[in-house]
Amino acid sequence: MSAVAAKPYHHGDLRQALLAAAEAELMEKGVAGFSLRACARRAGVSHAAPAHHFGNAEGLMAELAIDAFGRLATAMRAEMQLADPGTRGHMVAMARGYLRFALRNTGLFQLMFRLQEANTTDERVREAGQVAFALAAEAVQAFHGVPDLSVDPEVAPRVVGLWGMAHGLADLAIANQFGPPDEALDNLEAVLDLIIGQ
Amino acid sequence: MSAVAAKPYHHGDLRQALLAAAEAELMEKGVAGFSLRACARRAGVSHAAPAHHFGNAEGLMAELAIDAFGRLATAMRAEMQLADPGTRGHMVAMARGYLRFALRNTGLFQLMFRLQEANTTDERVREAGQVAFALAAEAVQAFHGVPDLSVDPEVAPRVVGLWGMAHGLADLAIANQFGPPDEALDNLEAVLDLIIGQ
DNA sequence: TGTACATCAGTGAACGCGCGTTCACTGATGTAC
DNA sequence: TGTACATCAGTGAACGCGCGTTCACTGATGTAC
Repeated sequence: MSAVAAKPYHHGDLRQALLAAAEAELMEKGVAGFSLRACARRAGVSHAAPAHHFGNAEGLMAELAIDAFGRLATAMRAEMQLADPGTRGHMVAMARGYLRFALRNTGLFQLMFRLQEANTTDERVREAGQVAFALAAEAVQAFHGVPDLSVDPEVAPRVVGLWGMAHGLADLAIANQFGPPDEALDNLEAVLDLIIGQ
Repeated sequence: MSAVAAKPYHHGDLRQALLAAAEAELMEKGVAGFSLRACARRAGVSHAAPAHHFGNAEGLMAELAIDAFGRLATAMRAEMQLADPGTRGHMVAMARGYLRFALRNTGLFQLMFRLQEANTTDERVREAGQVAFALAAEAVQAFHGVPDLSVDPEVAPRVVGLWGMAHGLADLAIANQFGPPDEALDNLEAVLDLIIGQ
């Protein structure tokens, strides 16, 4: 029994540590440079260890994406609560929350939609991905004073259009189309204000 | 001298053949599965051959992207010429051209913007990437009856917003957010009509 | 409270994969004289 | 028109890389009795 505990054989909460490591990797190296081995390395563990918690690489990415969609929703809600439902400002706030999350978590944001694109077999991932549409729908429905999408056939297209704009601005900013992404945010928020806020 | 010419040692136009092979690879396997060796294989040539024409993998991708941005512009122009400049329909046509190109060339479309994201050192790629903004600006300026972006500070943001929407709808469709991408196109064109066409 | 034992969560070596790039080479082309 | 020679555009072998996954293993934990 040494006075200072040596590095224990068991990690304690490797699952969480791996998710955190994966996110840090995405921040630093982007989604293109993502690898399971690098996540394990960062978490200070052998590269075979993750298999015990996530099965395979896709399993880790799936858990990360599911959690991230939840956090996207939280970020959007936080903005939306600053405005009155039913106003243009409420819709702007929704889009702003989306955009901010995307530009502050670019690697993670890209991972989320690349898993959607890959059409993962994990139904939980697909379900989690619907949250952005749902919140956009909430804001647009409130603005049109309508309880759901079935009342007015023009509402659903407007939800799609609004989501599309927020998403496109995010994706283009990440692709350096508006200057360095971190500097582009202010300008893009002004764009949202002008176009959605009228 | 045989009656039927044997496969010649020199290809004839390997450069073009490799670009075509690369595009076919993108169609079939998507941008994630893209590799220089696969392109050479498809063109029926050793995997070292491309180096003589493009230097390295990035060189091939750059040429492909530059050409593709040109074709995107052509596709957008073709739609725009069906409508009168200065009308909402003209702006809708611009966005429609963008969206169609993206959904009919998904792998290529993704490659184009991933090169922009990677901030390639090839200035020609960056320049080529400005063509979509330029055409969007053309349509929006005409609608506002303004000769350039400097006249009205609200015009540039509207260009950005319009491009963002077209781009976001494309990216989300590719990510399976509106059902199978090839089936989503009709619906998304209706969205453009409703939102931009008023 | 102790002990036996099942289960869990790590290790590290190994496998096979496809990749981009380099290199010495060779076959083909075209140009100077 | 013929010939010498430089240049060009291919080949195929080789290198080294990092990856995901599998496997037998071992250390640690916790539970049944």
